[in-house]
Amino acid sequence: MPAKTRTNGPSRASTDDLGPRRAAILETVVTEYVGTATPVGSAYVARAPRVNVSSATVRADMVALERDGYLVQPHTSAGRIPTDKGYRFFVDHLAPAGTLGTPQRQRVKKFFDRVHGEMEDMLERASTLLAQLTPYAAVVVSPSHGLATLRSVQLVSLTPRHVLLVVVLSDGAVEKRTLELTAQLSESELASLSAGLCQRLVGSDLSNAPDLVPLAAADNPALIESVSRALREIARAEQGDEVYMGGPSRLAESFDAVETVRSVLSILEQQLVVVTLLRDVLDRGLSVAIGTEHGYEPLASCAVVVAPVSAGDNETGVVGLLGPTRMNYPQALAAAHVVSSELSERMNDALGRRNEKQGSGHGGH
Amino acid sequence: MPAKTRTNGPSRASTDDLGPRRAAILETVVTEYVGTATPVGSAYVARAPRVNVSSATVRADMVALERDGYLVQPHTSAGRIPTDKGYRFFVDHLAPAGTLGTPQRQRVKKFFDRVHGEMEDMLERASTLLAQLTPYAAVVVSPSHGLATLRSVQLVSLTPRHVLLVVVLSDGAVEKRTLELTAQLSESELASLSAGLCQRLVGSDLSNAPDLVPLAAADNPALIESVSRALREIARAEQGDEVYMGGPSRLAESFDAVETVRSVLSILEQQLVVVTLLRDVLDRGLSVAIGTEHGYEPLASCAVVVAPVSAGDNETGVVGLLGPTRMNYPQALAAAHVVSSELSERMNDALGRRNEKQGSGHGGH
DNA sequence: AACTGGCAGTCGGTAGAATCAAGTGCCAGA
DNA sequence: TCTGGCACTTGATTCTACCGACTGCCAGTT
Repeated sequence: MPAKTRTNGPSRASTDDLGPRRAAILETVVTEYVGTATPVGSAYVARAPRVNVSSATVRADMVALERDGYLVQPHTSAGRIPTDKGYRFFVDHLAPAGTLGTPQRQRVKKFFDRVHGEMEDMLERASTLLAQLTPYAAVVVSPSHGLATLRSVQLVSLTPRHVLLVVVLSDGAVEKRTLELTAQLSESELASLSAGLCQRLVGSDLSNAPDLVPLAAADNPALIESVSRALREIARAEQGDEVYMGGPSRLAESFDAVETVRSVLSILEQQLVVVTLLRDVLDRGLSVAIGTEHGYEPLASCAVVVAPVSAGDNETGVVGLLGPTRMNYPQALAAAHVVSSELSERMNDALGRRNEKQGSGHGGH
Repeated sequence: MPAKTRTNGPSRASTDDLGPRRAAILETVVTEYVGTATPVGSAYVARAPRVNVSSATVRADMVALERDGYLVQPHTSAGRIPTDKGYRFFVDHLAPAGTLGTPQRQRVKKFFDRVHGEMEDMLERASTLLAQLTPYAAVVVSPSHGLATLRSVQLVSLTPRHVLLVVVLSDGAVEKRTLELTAQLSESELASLSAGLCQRLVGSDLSNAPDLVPLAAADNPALIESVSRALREIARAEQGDEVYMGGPSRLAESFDAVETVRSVLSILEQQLVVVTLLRDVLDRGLSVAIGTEHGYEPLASCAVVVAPVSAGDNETGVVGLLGPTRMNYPQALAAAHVVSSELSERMNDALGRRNEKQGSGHGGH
């Protein structure tokens, strides 16, 4: 029973404006090309169960698909390969609901059953996990601490001439700065100073706290000044996101030109670029950016899959996968989504609980 | 009947037992091959100023050098390339005192003039610097905190059900663990507990401190127990070295087989392996390990250059460079040494001062 | 004895021709 | 509208011949 032409009704909602057969042809080309990296010919496509026509008909459709920009031939008399537009149509309309294989699913489960320890550690290891789930490079960007408030400010003497400023934020992040002393300070002086700072600063927002400091009560304006400076610096640093990279070596599997590998790797080393790119894609509401869609020239031969990690409040992190445009999108999407949602969950019940269901005591908003 | 041509006088102390001319030939072959990656022929060597003989004579010496294992021919009628043994002789006896080019020298100076902030940050950025000074991948391993004592132990409330344990070590390192509470705890209870822990633990060695804890004075044995467990965990974690990697993409320049690139990169991702390797090389008193010398099969086509970073006490860190055996050893050695000694210096006067010259006030130790 | 110039010989690399195979576009016919 | 058939295009592959870069050897020179 052939799933005939358009007259037969919308046999797939996914066909949009290509017609069901051309969509099926495109799908076949994409999946095959992703698997083999070899241009796909009409004969192979005709053999596919979903396409029940002869190779000649497939050829006719292929010229149409090529005319419309979904496919290209590397050269006359080779098979077709998808264009960026072709991949785009595939992910938008054809990609099967991504399901991870069961072994991989188990791996994820095992991983998240066993995670323990601090968030940084979890993110770091999650990036490795993600790279193992797919043959692509994985990136995990931690949520920024935008709305965090100060939970503790402490001065610890290190040497007679150095003290360490240790700051704890409400989301569990800890920052430190070494401060140099001009004059010696006794332990008790330090302790009272520490306590004073704590009392004054705890609970306030990191970003505007520093302004309050300079009006010092006690004895050591120089130290107060450097604490203030350090706090400002920390506030700035905490804006910046931490980046964890997993399995960049996987990229060497995807590209065969060593020059491409090198250039992509060197881009990955510039963390700022990567973060900006991922955030940008996410902000545009996409979960996939293919080829030039992300607008970053040097990565035109790459595709990016992203998924948000939401940590209770509205500041979100990102998990991303970077591979060639010839990427297994269903697999990548599935992996990214599983990891991102698991991460979100862990992060929420690690410390976000107060904002959510529980709402114990503190009303606020 | 080997031709002991030493009659010519010991024109170079560096010739050891090869004779001055053969040494010069080997040197020429190494430097040329490192630069061009192309087998070096007798004609080229004969043209070198240090070798004042005809190409025929060079050829004769080359057969000897090949017989003794310093050179090989990729195939008959190609030029020669050095063996690992050849490189070894080169670095042991022939390598010119490594001098960085002045632009690079300035870069180092600028870098270390401007460093600020915490040690982790400095090491991280130093690894990038090192990778920029050479075309090889750089690795920086931080000194382990073996002898550090506790300087501060603090509990900070995070949510009604979570507290954060923050530990400061005498070398400025800060560690944290999130602890889950079974029963709620007031701020003041926390504060007194915190103070109690501090008083009991500060000054003691991290590694044997945990045993002391369980005998709790106050009210919350469960919490005390989890603090104790966390401290043990931290003690374990602090043994492990942190690794910073710079410019792994540089490796893609060195090897032309993409498969080699991939395998080397994937090894670099296993930080433990890398650290072990570097530490091992350093422990054997070497500063260079070529090819199979380091005994790690998968990196047989690579060479490693290491230099110690000594941080006051006897626990040392490592800086290392990883490249192909066809490596510019003088350059790599110079770069590694400059960076390692600069790092040592910074780390010493950042906090090691008390052990060294100054010894201010506090006698004892 | 140590070195040199000359020369025959050995291979790898490259250019060109011939062949192969994959795959297309088109067309006449169902 | 689809299909089978067919001529055609074109990148890969193989083969051959050839060139060039070396070497190893040897007879001659210093």
